[in-house]
Amino acid sequence: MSNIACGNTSQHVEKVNKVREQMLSERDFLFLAELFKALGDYTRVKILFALSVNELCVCALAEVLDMSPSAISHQLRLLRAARLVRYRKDGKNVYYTLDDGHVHNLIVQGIDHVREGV
Amino acid sequence: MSNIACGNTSQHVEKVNKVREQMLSERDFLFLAELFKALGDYTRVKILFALSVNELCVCALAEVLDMSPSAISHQLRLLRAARLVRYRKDGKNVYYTLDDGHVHNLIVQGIDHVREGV
DNA sequence: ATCACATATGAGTGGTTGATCATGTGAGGG
DNA sequence: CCCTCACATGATCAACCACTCATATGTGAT
Repeated sequence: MSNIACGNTSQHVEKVNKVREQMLSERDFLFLAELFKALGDYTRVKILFALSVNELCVCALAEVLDMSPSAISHQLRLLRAARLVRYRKDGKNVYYTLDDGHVHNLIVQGIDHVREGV
Repeated sequence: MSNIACGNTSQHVEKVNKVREQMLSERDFLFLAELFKALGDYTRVKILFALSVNELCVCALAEVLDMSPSAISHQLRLLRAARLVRYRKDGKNVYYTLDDGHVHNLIVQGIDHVREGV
């Protein structure tokens, strides 16, 4: 298991084992990373914030962000895959909303952190 | 400006303007994206979770994650830049902790979201 | 001083990603 | 029907990223 550790004092080993026990599964960490990765992009975070204000169709999002509908659509695809948004079709339009309250909370919490920075 | 919108109904324009008014500054969105980007990596989210359990030195993190100290150090550099961790030097070792409660809250909230996913 | 160890960092590299462009699909209107 | 509009998607490409390897710094023990 490659236990070449710094010092290898008993205190060190104890701490490492304590932390190891509490670690989540690989699967959980992967999902967690995917979630934050989906949030971790200038365009996508703007999309999500916009959707937290109001349900919007693709072209409205394109207008708000001043980007091409294609670029927006590509990002929405990722956000759908990460289950961060839902959509509803109405005629030619597709309206997107946030998937649930958690997403909004994450964004709000993120804003708090950013605002607090120094 | 490029106002070639879908339909251009008054309702559409109204919604777009309403959302536009509420949008944050470019700077805020950039910081927000940077924050989530820092969280959005398998290795880094594991590091942060481990630190939420206990203060740890670099080599202890390397052990817990079963990765090279160099790789860990590189990621810690990013986490420091994103103000997600603090460090304290003690002799040859450098001990890292989470920067504040917000980070832990974000992770917990993320876990909630992941666990709830259908 | 010298050496080992803990950590940091620069260069290099394969893999990932976010935009553009071109094209496809499908609903409505004339 | 055909055409337009809203949206989705595949291909492409430059930019970015996370690791490895080699090297640097700085501390403590001998």
